[in-house]
Amino acid sequence: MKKITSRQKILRCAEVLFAEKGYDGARIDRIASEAGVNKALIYYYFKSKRGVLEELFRNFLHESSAKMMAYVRDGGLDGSPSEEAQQSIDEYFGMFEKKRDILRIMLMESLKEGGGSPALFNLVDFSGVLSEQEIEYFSKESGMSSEEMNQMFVTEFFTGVMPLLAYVLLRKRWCEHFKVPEDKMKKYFDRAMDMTHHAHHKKMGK
Amino acid sequence: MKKITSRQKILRCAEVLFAEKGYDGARIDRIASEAGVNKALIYYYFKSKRGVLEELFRNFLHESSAKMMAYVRDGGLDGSPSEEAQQSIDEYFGMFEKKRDILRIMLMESLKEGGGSPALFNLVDFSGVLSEQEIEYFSKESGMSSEEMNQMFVTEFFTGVMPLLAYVLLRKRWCEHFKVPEDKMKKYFDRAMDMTHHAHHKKMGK
Amino acid sequence: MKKITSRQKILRCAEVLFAEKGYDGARIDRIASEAGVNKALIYYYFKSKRGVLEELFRNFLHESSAKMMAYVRDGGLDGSPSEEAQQSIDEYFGMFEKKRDILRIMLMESLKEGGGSPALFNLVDFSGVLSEQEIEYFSKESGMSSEEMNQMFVTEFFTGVMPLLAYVLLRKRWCEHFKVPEDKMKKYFDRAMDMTHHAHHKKMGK
Amino acid sequence: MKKITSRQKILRCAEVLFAEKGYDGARIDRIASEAGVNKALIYYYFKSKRGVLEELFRNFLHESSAKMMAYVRDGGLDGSPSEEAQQSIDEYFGMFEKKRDILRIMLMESLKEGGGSPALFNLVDFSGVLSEQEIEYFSKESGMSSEEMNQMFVTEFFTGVMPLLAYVLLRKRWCEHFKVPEDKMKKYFDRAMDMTHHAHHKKMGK
DNA sequence: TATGAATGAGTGTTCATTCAT
DNA sequence: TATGAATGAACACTCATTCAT
Repeated sequence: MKKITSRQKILRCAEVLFAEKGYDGARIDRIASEAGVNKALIYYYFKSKRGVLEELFRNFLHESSAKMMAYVRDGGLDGSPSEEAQQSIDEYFGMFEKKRDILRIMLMESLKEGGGSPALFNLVDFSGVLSEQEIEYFSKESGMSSEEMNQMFVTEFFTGVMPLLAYVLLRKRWCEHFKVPEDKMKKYFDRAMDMTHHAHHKKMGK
Repeated sequence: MKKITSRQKILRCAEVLFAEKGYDGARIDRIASEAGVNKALIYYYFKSKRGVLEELFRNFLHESSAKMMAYVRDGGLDGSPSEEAQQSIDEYFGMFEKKRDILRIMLMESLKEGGGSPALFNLVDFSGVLSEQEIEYFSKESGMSSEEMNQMFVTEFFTGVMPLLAYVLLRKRWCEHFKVPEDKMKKYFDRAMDMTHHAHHKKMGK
Repeated sequence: MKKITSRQKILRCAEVLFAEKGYDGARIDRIASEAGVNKALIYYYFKSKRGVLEELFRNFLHESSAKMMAYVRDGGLDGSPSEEAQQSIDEYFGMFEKKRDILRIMLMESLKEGGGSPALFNLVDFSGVLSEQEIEYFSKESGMSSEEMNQMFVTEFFTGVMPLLAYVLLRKRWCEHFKVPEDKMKKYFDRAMDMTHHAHHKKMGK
Repeated sequence: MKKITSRQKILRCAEVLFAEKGYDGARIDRIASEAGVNKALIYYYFKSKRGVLEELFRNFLHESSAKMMAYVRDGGLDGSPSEEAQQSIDEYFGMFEKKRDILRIMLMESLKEGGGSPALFNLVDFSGVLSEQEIEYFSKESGMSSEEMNQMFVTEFFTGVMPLLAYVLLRKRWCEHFKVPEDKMKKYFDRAMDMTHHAHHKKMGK
């Protein structure tokens, strides 16, 4: 029933093409024709190719930070997570599947040595999301020192988020390369995480 | 004393620029001027832009697979690793630092949805490195089923290699973003790995 | 009290922008946003970009030819000019200051080698303004042959109008370049005209 | 015998087209095809469209300032000019005919309100051409105060150079508009200058 | 009278690649 | 082994103009 606007079509096609070829490898002409709109319309809505990318990032971070905020507010970080918190975190990680394309683009762009601080970091950093008071409140509540918080960020990002991201982004090609069916692959990966990252969490929980 | 040939200069500069801007974002002109050689010379040595990339990958995989082979042959995978095996694996992971630029490029290229099987997978896959006989010999020796080997590959790649890769490639920007000194960051990361991936290995070793 | 219509705002902004960047250098988008109206409205009032220019020229020539006509009719060209004629000519040249922007545009367009007869010539040409009878009457009255009239046109245009035009259009930048205050510059220019063009007129007047 | 290089062909065609349509109105595509070279070659030699224009200006000012310098050094400005000085000034003004196209472009660009100090002023300004010592020497020799020199510049530029420039640039269209043959037109213009600017010079010479 | 959305045809510019020497 | 000149095809982006409302 809802009419899909040209603007939305452009964003959707850009997302797909940036994910497929990388930002530099994707062509505006292609995005336009794929979206079935005139090339100039892209420049009417977004000011430049980069502008499209930034809008894509902006939209994603809006959504993802809302989800992360919900998790934190549901008490996801203090001691044993409540049921709501569990649901929040599930939604959060569910996003990794649903928003695979943008995550792919974000990771690719983050890997370039040139640019500014990668948008990717926002996946674990709630300092840009919560207010200072909230952070202070949270760190008091959980009784974590600054050191401990830094350690937590690093552990979550590098041994939790990154493996999951890699799995989501490379799974398909892994299965083709090693001739493993996708369901088996999922089992392997889940076990791998259980034995490493999740094992650590359980230990801490006790 | 060793004369650095134009060919080597081109490869070195290409490596740096591909890492900085990504393959598509890097320009042949720039590589040439950075290397102090004529643009056409690049086409004399390598047949195309992609040719340069492939040479870079080829060289890296040559070296890395040699290191991995050494590890396997030193018995790195059977039971408790010997001292030689330990040294081999250290050298192997040392490469992650030294060859950061190429790994960066490989990861970026691997993330594109379009292309063929990512060169990146070769980091854990010795099926391209060892002969069939050798693999069979090894799998018999270690008593691993095909399932177990697949599980091992997945675990090593996603919870061992990927975090390390991410750490090596994003560390600098992480430190800037979160205002953490590099040495502290190293401590956090080592602990994170100890608590997750390495903890798992120790458990298995017993 | 007088309401400035959108139409007038468009014309005024077009005038300023054409003067600033030249006709080709100015952009319809810019004119619209500067005038605070929708781009399409420009096409509603004037049929095209050129249409705006032509309206601007039309308006100017209307006014300027009226002034020139008044001068001629007040007897400005026969022998010693009356007081009314003097006032007419003062008003005429006063226009050079007030309508600087359009004159600038007209001169720029006139300089292109491609186009038709420059609107600029109308500044001295009353053949487009007076009827044939009037011209004949005037030329009889003043006793000038066709040759003499041509000579007069040339003299007036190239040594009277053009220097004044140049002064009006380049004065500001001349003062900046040569670091001369504007009032001094005016003195220099007035003297220059007195010593050359006006000296000639006085001699003829006697 | 001399081979006309692609570079020269580009410059020549750019000159013609800029003069015909104005800088903004001229198209790089057209320049390339007119010059019989590939469009990209223009960017190989000059970095941009503007770069072509600037090269054109640079070359002209080089030549014109050399001529003006010769005139001044031959004593063209002190008292009654020598024969060499006369020849120098003839060459200088001869340039107005030969280099009409560039002068046309320079004037058009100078008329835009936006840009920096018009290159056009260099036609009378030798402060960019002679060294400070030379200027001081000259001003002492000729016994002119700074005021007098400023007056001279203004007089020369606005009542000498500008009319000549206008004549050279508008003559053709004037003749068409007023239906005057070119040779008659020349006579009219020469007389106009004799009666105004040159009359002033003769008076001063005495 | 006014506008937001849309477009065709270009516009300057870039790029990987080739060629003659 | 090395280079300056040259190119075709594309590239991101722009612009005057139109259309539906």
